Amino acid sequence: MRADAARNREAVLAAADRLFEAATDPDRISMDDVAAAAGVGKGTLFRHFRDRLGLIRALYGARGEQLQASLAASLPGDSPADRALRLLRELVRFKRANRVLTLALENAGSGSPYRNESYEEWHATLSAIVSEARGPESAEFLAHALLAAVRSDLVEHLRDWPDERWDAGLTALTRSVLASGR
Amino acid sequence: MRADAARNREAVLAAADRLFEAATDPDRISMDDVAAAAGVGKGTLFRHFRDRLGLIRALYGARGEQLQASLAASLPGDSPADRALRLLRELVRFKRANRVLTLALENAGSGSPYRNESYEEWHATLSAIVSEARGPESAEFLAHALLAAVRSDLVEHLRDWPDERWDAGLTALTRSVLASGR
DNA sequence: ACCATAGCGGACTGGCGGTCCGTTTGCGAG
DNA sequence: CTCGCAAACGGACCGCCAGTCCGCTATGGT
Repeated sequence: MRADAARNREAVLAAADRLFEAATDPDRISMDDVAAAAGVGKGTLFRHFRDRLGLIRALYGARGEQLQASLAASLPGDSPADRALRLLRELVRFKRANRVLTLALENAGSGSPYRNESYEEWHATLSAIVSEARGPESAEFLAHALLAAVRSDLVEHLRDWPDERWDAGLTALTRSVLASGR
Repeated sequence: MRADAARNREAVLAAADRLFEAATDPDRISMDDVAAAAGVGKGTLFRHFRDRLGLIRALYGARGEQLQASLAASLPGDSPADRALRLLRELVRFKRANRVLTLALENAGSGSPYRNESYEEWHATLSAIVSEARGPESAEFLAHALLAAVRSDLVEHLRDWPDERWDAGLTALTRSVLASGR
């Protein structure tokens, strides 16, 4: 990788990160804006990231490492309900801390969050936990339902709920769903 | 209202309805397409419906009457859990029967389903039911969570699940969430 | 029959994501 | 140090779309 290429790539990531941090609506940030802010031509932008979604994913990738770490840390020990709760809590925390970016990611590329690689992972993990708690019956659907409860636009919609209210809600939800039923 | 205006309005609704019925991706249908299919100028389109979202809402309004009826019918009687289940089931049925339209509605106008009038209604209804079943604690959040589980793009994502699988999932979910807990 | 005016249509605008291609630049080979 | 060439660059350009504008048309009350 040529030196200038690497430098430009970083410049773009940094600029985009700044822009997404400052914005309130992800699709107010155009690719031209990013290119300009990075002091780089549009062609360069697309050469490095292929398209808008690619850029967003790259941004997310950087930030997401912390998330992955937190999530990994929340895996071991305790009851299924506790693990599920920690997972969801961590997701909400992350999405509240990275509002615009996660909104952008979940709405990008004509809309579906379900086309995201990481969704598959989380769903698999959660399915396993649900299945462990109450058997395989409907476990996959319940995992989808739990994840749907922390979708970024719902988080956005309830943006002025205090942490405790979120916590109470998530706790009630996971406890209910993971109770062995009957 | 002048006769030609009324006629054009109907023509547009009919054409748009046909197009959305046939499409697989809502935003492949442009306003120009609709105007052309209706044999009407673009100006007319915007005069009647103000903007894309307005058109989609109008379409939805027509179809939605059946939905409202089904939902109203599902209100009385039985346990909270049964009522909630019937509500969600009806929503899923409707969304599966009107895939593209509901997708369009929930993603229109930069994304949030939560800006829809009908969402407020359903959420209020469901909140009441949840509250009745297990008290007011977190009832609002749980209602959001239940509705999130039937969001149109999740329905779309699981489009090839058979009815029984959906049914099992919804049943498990509502039973769990509405169990009085403790 | 007349005509004020509600309604019409489609050319036009602005802004977007994405492409193309002539120019510049980094850098390994000689 | 120099040369050559591929890699990388940048910004003009394209096609598309939602939404606007305004000169024209047709309706329906008088």
